[in-house]
Amino acid sequence: MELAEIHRVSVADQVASILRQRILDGELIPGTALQEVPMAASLGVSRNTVREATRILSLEGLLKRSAHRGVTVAQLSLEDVGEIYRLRHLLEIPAVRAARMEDSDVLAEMRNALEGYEEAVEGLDWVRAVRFDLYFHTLLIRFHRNRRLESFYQKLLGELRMGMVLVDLRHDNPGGLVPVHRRIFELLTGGKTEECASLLAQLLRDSETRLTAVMDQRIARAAK
Amino acid sequence: MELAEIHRVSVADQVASILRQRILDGELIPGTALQEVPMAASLGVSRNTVREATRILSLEGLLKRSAHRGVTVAQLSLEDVGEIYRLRHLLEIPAVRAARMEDSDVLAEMRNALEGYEEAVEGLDWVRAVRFDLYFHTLLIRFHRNRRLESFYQKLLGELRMGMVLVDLRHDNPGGLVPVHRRIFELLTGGKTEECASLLAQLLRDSETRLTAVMDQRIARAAK
DNA sequence: TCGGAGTCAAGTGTTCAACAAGCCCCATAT
DNA sequence: ATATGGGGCTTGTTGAACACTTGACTCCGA
Repeated sequence: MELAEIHRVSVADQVASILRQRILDGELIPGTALQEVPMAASLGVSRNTVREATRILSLEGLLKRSAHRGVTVAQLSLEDVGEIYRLRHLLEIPAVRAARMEDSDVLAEMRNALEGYEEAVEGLDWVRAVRFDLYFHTLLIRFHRNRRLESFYQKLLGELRMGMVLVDLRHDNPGGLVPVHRRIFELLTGGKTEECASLLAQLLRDSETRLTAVMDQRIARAAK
Repeated sequence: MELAEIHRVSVADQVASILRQRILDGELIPGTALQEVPMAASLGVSRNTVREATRILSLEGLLKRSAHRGVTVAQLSLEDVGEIYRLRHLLEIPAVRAARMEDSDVLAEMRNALEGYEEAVEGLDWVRAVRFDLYFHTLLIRFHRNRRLESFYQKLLGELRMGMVLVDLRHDNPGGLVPVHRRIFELLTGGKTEECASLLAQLLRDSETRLTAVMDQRIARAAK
């Protein structure tokens, strides 16, 4: 028997992962200020290590650093959301067009994502649902077979997910999107790429509209 | 009189910039090992600061870190080059299609880049020529009006530029590409976007072929 | 001669403590 | 109420120390 894995990940990377997860799961709300000393103490690592971790996350766009003012959890503006959605169109639509028969591995993974999505929605686990939703889209990008693009895309969806945790999911839940995703998956396996592309485009438009509306509302409430 | 600028840039960022420039200008060739202590000493900063800088550059893809083995200047493989060129197609072609009349600011900047390119070629300053060449393409991306995309693209071209410094520019100089770039610019200002797109596609194909050939040759020579 | 085990120096990973520098808040004066 | 000027708190950076890996080197036996 062999050791499961060698934990050769640096502490700084581990700290970054922990913070990343807390941010993406909505545990740390955008705008929250993070102080180095308390964090280092609570995580049991040194200040320097925390600094390295925040450096990583700020380059990923999840944290925002201002000199001598500390780091805060990044906050998406409406412009940011628009920018990200334009990129999603630019990248996802050509992705489904690039889908081929040889991509059965990706399709299999998509089926898993879809099932996880459905289960999460049934279990009312919205955080998990969002995660599977976005994972599904990451898999679309995989049709490009391009690691750089995929990691860029994950960064984008990470930023977006951070914005989505603001949505009050009890009233505006994402469960309604399950059938659309299933349909997209079916069109993809059926080779109907054009039809799939247009359905996907519509999904993206709707999704942007919905998120923008929520954010608008929240901004208005905050300005009150 | 006012102070030129407020140096509100952290030391780590400055170190990162210095290293970035050295790498992109070919001063540090791919594969070179960088040791923390000597670097810190020669730059007059602490080891921690150097570490932050290398962390930044490794996230940009310019340096490669392996645990306990130090950092080296990243080396592009043929797969990497192929990956990057597929992204260039994916992003640059839609960019010229997205070009509008309102983008006169970008066009003006492109004219500057073109002139800088021509001057550099005339002056036989190949490093500068490559820089202006790639800057021209960055400006194409600007038609998307998307900051995230632009910074991603600059990262990509940075990696590519690192591969291009290997090319022996005395025998395989990029001066021949000036007319093509000029033509692309003219087609763009003339609003002939489709013609421009196909010319650009061809430029990208040729450019990839050329770089791949040089790298192949170099790999073969290294294996000898 | 070859190969493997043990040894060791060099370099990275991480921590800790200290100080410098900038920002924010608040008390004070006009 | 608006400036002004501390003063405390937090970040930025340094330097030194120690733990842990790695890779090379040596030594020994087959």
